[in-house]
Formats: sequence, C-alpha cells, structure tokens
Amino acid sequence: MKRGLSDICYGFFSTLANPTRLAILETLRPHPMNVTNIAEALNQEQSMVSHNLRTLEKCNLVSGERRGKEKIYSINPETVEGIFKVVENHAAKHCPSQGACSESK
Amino acid sequence: MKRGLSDICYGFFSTLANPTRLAILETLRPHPMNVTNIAEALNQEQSMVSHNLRTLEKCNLVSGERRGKEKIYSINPETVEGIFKVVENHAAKHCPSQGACSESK
DNA sequence: TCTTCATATGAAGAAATCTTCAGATGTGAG
DNA sequence: CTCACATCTGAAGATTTCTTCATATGAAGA
Repeated sequence: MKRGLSDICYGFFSTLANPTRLAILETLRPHPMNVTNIAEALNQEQSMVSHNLRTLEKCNLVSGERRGKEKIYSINPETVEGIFKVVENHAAKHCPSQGACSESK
Repeated sequence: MKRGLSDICYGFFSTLANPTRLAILETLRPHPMNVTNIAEALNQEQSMVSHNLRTLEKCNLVSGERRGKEKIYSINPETVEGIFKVVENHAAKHCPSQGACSESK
C-alpha cells in the first residue's frame, strides 16, 4: 500500500465522517458554546457530545477553553470554513437535489 | 439532531475516510489510469480497488471512461485538489511531525 | 462462438467505529 | 469539607464499514 498524503488525511477525514461531529461543527460555526448548550442544541446526550468533541479537538478542528465550571468550545475557522467551502462547491456542481455522495446512481 | 450542511458533507467525508480510497486518489493525481494499473501501484487486489472506485465515483471524486476492455479513471481535480490543499495547510499548522488527527494528546 | 483479458459484483466473516450507561473528575460556592 | 453543576471517561454491546473470495459481466479478437 502506498503511503503519503493519504496518511495525513485519513485521521482528518475520519474525524469529519460522522453526523454528530459535523452537526457540532455547524452548531459552533456562528459562535463558541459550552458542552451542555451544544448537547441541547443537537438534542443529544452530553456524554456523546463530549466524546465527539474530544475527537474533534484531537484533530484541531475545535478547541476548548475552560471558563469556570464550563468549557467553551470554538471551531478552527480557517480549516472548517475552508473545507465547507470546497464541499459546498462540490455539492452544488455534482449533487443534484441534496444529500451528496450517498446512495443512488 | 440538527440537519443541514452536515448531511451534504457526511457521504463526502465518509468516502474520503478510507486509506485505500485516499491512496487511489493520490495515485490518480498525476494522471488517469486503468483499474489494473491502480491495483498494481497500490499492491492491492483488483476487486478491492474496484469496490473503492465505485464509492469514489458515486461521490464524483473520480470518473471512469471505458476504452475498449479497459476503464480509465481520473480524478475530479477541482474538488480533490481543493480538499488536499486545505488539509495540507491544516496539517502544516496543526500536525507536528506527521500523521494528522490521530492518536496522542 | 470460444477464449482471454479487464472490470464489476454479491455475500459473509472480520474489523473498526458508535452509542449508551454508569460512574469518575473537575470547579466553585457555601 | 460537602454539595451541586459541568464535563469527562471506560467499557461493552450494537452497528457500520471493510476485506476477501468466488463468480459474473463486458469487450475484443481468432
């Protein structure tokens, strides 16, 4: 198996290949938020959100800052916006109605 | 669960979250190639490459063109280069030695 | 048509990832 | 210190995705 850029990318894309994590990024896009609020916004269990925030943080897609009892998470805007931009453009051109790269064809 | 850009992105990133598929993209980056040659380049079974090419094609990350017995696959350069560029930049800033977004921390 | 090369496909066990639950840790107030 | 609130963590069953194998389909030439 060839090895190169692929390796650098694998963890990155694996991190993004999850609906909860994508939803977290989208939720944090407008502004930073604490864990409880993210969980409420997504209607998910707090522990699930926490697990996924850890994955996102490992990958530097979000970063968290303690503020008293809370921990405020915010996205890494450069990377997240950059990626979303490419995907939005791709979807606009190649993904008819909606729901890209899925079933059908 | 919130629904939005996340849905469009999910299939896209799932497609990219696989070492074989990333290696295929990297292999095709310089120039188009047929299935057998890709398999040889990656030292992988032909059927595996074929399965993964199908996934990539569904997502419009590659496209295949029959030429006689062979089928020549090529990447969608706009999207693939765009994505790699963002990831390379991200890795340069946030992924110390190499192997991004993986273990440690 | 028969043969050969090239590619695609279905199915099933193997492997990786998720989700959930129970409880641990951290923080600040009283 | 104890309590309450906020977040984190480990483990295990549930679920999803991979890999492999056997075989099917397609294309071209004899």
